[in-house]
Amino acid sequence: MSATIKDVAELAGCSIATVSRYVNGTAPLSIESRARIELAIAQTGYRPSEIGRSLKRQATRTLGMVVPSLTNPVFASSVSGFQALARSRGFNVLIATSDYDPEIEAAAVETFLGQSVDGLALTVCDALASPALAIIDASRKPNVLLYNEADHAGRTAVTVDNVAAARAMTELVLAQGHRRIAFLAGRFAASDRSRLRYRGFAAALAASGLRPPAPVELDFFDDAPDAMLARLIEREDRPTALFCSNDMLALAAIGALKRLGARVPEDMSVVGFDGIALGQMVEPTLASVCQPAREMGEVACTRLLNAIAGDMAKAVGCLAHDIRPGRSLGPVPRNPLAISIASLAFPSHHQQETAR
Amino acid sequence: MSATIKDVAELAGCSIATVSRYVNGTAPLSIESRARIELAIAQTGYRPSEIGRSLKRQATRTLGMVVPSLTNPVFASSVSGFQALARSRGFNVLIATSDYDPEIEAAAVETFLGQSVDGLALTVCDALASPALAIIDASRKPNVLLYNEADHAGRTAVTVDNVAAARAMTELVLAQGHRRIAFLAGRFAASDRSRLRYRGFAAALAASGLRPPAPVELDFFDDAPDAMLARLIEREDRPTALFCSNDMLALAAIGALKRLGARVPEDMSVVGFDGIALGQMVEPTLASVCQPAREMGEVACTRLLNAIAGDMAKAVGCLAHDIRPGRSLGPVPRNPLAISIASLAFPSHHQQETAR
DNA sequence: AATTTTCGTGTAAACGTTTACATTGTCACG
DNA sequence: CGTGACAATGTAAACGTTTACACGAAAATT
Repeated sequence: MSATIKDVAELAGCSIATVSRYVNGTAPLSIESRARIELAIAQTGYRPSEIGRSLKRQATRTLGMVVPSLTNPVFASSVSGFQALARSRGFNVLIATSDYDPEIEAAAVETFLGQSVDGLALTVCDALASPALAIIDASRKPNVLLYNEADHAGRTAVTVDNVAAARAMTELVLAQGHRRIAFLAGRFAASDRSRLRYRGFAAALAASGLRPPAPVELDFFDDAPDAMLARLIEREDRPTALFCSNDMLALAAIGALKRLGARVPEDMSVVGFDGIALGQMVEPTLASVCQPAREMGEVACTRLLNAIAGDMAKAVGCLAHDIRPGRSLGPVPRNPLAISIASLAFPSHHQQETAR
Repeated sequence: MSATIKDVAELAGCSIATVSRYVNGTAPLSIESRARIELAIAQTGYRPSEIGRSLKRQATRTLGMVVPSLTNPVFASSVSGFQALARSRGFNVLIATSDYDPEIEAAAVETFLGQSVDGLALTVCDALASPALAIIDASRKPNVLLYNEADHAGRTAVTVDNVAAARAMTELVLAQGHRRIAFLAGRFAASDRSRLRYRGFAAALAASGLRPPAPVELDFFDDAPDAMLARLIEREDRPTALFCSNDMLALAAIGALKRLGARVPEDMSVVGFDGIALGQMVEPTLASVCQPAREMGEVACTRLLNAIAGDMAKAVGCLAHDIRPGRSLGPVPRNPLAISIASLAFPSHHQQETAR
């Protein structure tokens, strides 16, 4: 179909070795050869086949990346950063989304290994029990974890200290006088980050002499949040603040609360984790633990490329997070929240009157 | 490094052809051979090299995708849909982001062609003047446009009718009594979608006997929106509604307006385009033209795979859009907007008192 | 019993590169 | 003028597959 090096050589009247040398600049060529080859390439529209090269070189200059989802900006940003850096170093990136399913993670890794990627970056559900990681380890491919914390020394990971960050954020909430704080998790079972953050949350509460409540699992993107939050706030001992294990969840929660007639932060404070850009655009602005998502992707890529280059120095240590204040976190309300009961009986997607 | 078919054949005591036949199930094998090969594969951890296969088959089962950015959910969603469908059909996806730069688009296409992708899906800046498309056309690779409208028959494109959709949305704004409506574009020069939407916008205004104002270009994600919007609303003949050429821009605009002390929609209505999920989570909910982003990615993938399979039927026609009402669009305000001048002099990221 | 079919397997050629090695010629140096 | 160095190029062997062709043996058909 497309022209090969052989076609070019034939047209230029030389051997394919000469063409190869021209293309790669690996040997001096005579002026005439050079000119004839240039012409032949132009005429044929020849483009070297990376697959032929890969076969010969035993390296593809391609990296694989597995993330839970692309629609969560925190992952999209890191992919974007990873990708940009890889490209600047001449590497391509294959991307797979796992939808928080360890089986799909493993399948994606299998595929990538079949594609002979030179290295892999992954955000897995659970770094402590991951079939995907087992496969990678068996294959000895260079790899780096992103957002997950390393399960053992010797594994490279790029992440913030989830426990410490969640603890610090929780302390900020406590400092506002809140004593009943709920922990909302997207898919607690399917995310070790959620669990680590819960640990930090629980530690902060315990340090203040409070008994940490069990995490509330909440699948967003269906209308479950409304029903779930309704149940949460109709109780007499309702929380006055919500710690959401990520920002998307926090935004969904805020939306649901508003539909239920609760004001944020006057009736209920909400904080998140991730620090996605949209958190700063909405009103109230979202208090959150900011992770440098794009930079994390870049760092992951850098470390992966180092590992591929044979640099055995496993860079270790967490990246710095940043507690970002926002209007969604306010002081604990003095008066009990009066809920618009109608909205609980008939959850609606339209805005309710604000409770007074 | 990793085991090859030759290693397996040696260990199993047969020829590589037999192993290949076992792996692909392309011929009946004796029980004994089968058993010995299975064992050998298990022992070596053999995994067929897709690159060897690709070379032989002259097909990679890999698709390339070029999008402006991954951090805009509308693209992330379509990539996600595209990707999922591709995977279900046994295809991998290489992704490149162009950051709205036609040169990068072209470079990405070059790279993908070098990688021998079987087909390409692209969202380009300007389908009417795209070096990337020129390269693809010269290469005769199957391809499909996503979000761009086709520049000529014979090119496959998956998009909504931007002009009609923008016009319908504008009519909705007009129906609320607005007469001074500004058109905000992200990077007008770098997006043919913006320009098409502007045409629809202008057509609706003209049909109502109004002279459409020139589009206002606005680079979001720096603090320019505040300054720009400040200039826009401090004028005596300030608009009462903003038509934003996409939702991210609309959200940024709403955030800026709030910081400037203007209420949405009481003082200023804002509508967007894309229908990203976040628009429904924020308060006020964002009125927008909803494009089925994920589905569009899936459709693009389907059509691309059809084209690769040699199905010449160029599916034609736009996908249906959906005008989604939202609280951000309200009736035209009766009273002139009183702006908090302090906020104009010292743009701040903190919430201002709401103007009365 | 002779012929044909089917089964199971091997041989070797391709696919598009890179590169070690070989070959030729030219030039410089002694 | 012989010797070596170097420049420019060609030859051919890999890299890991798939697959057309070939072949012997066994089974099925005449």
